[in-house]
Amino acid sequence: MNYIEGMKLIDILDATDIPVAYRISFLTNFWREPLLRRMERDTGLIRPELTVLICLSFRDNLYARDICEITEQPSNTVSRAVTSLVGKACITRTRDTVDTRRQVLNITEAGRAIHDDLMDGFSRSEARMLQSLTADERETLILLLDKVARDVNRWRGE
Amino acid sequence: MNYIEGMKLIDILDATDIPVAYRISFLTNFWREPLLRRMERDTGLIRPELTVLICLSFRDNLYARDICEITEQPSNTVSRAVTSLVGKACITRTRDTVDTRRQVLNITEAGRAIHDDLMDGFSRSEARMLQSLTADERETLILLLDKVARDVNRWRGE
DNA sequence: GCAATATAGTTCCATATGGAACAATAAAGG
DNA sequence: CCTTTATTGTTCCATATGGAACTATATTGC
Repeated sequence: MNYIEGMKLIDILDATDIPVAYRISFLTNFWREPLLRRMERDTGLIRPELTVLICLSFRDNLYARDICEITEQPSNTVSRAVTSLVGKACITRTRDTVDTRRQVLNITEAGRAIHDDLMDGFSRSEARMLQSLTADERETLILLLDKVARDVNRWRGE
Repeated sequence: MNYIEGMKLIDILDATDIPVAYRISFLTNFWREPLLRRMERDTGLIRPELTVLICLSFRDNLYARDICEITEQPSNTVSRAVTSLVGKACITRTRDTVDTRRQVLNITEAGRAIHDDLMDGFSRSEARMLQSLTADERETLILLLDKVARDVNRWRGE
């Protein structure tokens, strides 16, 4: 019907001047975004809430400020997520006795269950996405991405 | 000062169950997002507008509907971007004579200049990000990401 | 100890963006 | 033809999210 029927974003992959960035953006747009949208729809959790859950699943007794620094998210975003997660009984928030500005955050059992469930789904989804790679290729991909990611302090910010 | 001072999102890289997705998200959050935010600040262009510009830099005479299909963005988002870009004289929009519902879109010289400029900046930024990889490693990374991206129709949607 | 400064967290506001309903037009079916 | 259905693009609305101002508390310098 349409004379450009064949064209897809895929076709730009070959021609772009930013091959890596374009592919990463592609996977973000077509894989991560739909997955997160489904999470939002199914669980009512939004992205910053997931971020906070992930941080607290790795570390106990964090302050909101810590999470801001770890994730480099603005403090209002983290604040909102924390308040919402407390309301959902996914985390606890208790005022610090020594510095009463601060509030100690911890994940609850319910919160961890939700977190683990989500991660499980993501993990299966990732496995599905990577099915066309061999185990070696997957390992190489992770290694290369790792190299770039760990170099963040050199390339970040200007 | 803070007893978790060392912890960063980086530390989760080792432990996560979704190693590829996590690294891709990491690069998206720490590289693409700041870059796009700077673009928004510097040029006044927003993301869907960039998307439309990219499509029209690759193909002439597209309809908004085509761009929706190519990018899988909702029609209202594309519609807004198109209207805005027309206002900025970056693209032209002329009603199709045979189907008056449709409007033929084309990039202008000014639009192409802006597009090329942006891509140039992105390209230099990507080069900087990938500096720690050898040429071979870069090639491998692109190849592997490509393999996954081109497999989109298998893993997409559930 | 007190004033000046820094920090934690919140609230206010502006905006980007997706979903759904809608208007205008075209295509299909009898 | 005329009705029914499909399609294009827009508008309306709800919400996610970042920037900046603000409050409360703590720290620093004198």
